[in-house]
Amino acid sequence: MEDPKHLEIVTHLKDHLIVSSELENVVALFKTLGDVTRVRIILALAESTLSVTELTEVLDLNQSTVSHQLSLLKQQNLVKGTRNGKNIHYELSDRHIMTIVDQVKAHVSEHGRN
Amino acid sequence: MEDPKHLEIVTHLKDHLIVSSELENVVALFKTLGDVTRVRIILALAESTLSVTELTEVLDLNQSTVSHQLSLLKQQNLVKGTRNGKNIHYELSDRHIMTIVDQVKAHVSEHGRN
DNA sequence: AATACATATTAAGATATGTGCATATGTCAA
DNA sequence: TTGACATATGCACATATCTTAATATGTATT
Repeated sequence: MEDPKHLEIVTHLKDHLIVSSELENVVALFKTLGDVTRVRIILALAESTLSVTELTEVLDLNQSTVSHQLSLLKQQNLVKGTRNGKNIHYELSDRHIMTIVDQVKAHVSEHGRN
Repeated sequence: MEDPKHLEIVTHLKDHLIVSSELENVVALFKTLGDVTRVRIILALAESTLSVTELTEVLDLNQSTVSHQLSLLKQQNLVKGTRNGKNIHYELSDRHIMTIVDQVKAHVSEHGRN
């Protein structure tokens, strides 16, 4: 409290930091990206559109696991699938996501944890 | 498989998608940001440097909770604390984080979930 | 040294999450 | 319509995570 402005800032901070629904959405998106399987799926789809079976093979995962995680990724509008006969082609719904991932990559490498 | 290039891409994709330690670090960072309490702490610290007690009051949280989450945030180099007598002043260790948060905010609002 | 205040840590309980099995649903081809 | 393939879903289990209370540690003041 050496800075006289500090107390004032802190006093009013509580009112400004309302728990917005936006906060919930932001956190939900981060949470979705906070899983190795899901990020691997995203990175794979960043390379090429893939069906569930292809994802299963390429990432060496259970089909059920892939479907479950794709479902969560869809809920967050991170991927979208379009049916093509028996298969469903999944792709990133938005290139924006790769920007975010790259941003985080940059942060990680800046701190030399890899 | 209507595209002849597709099979080739998929075939070789498996080799390119190595589970790097970088992936683990990226995911760990996302996971850290995937919690309401931690993001609220980050948003508060984006406004002002704060002690643990101040964070506790401003965010209306248990002191123990704040300490626990600060500990996780420190592990990810998201915040740093410097002791000042009895208090420890916490601040964002890197403005970069706000860029990431803002980026995700943008993505979220683009998809009209708030 | 004793006390008070600030922060960290340990342990425990409640809840959430990821995975895989089994099965259901959807789609095409014969 | 039956069979084969592709994807989704319900369930159960194992594990991880978040929070809290209790306590320990660190720091300043007297």
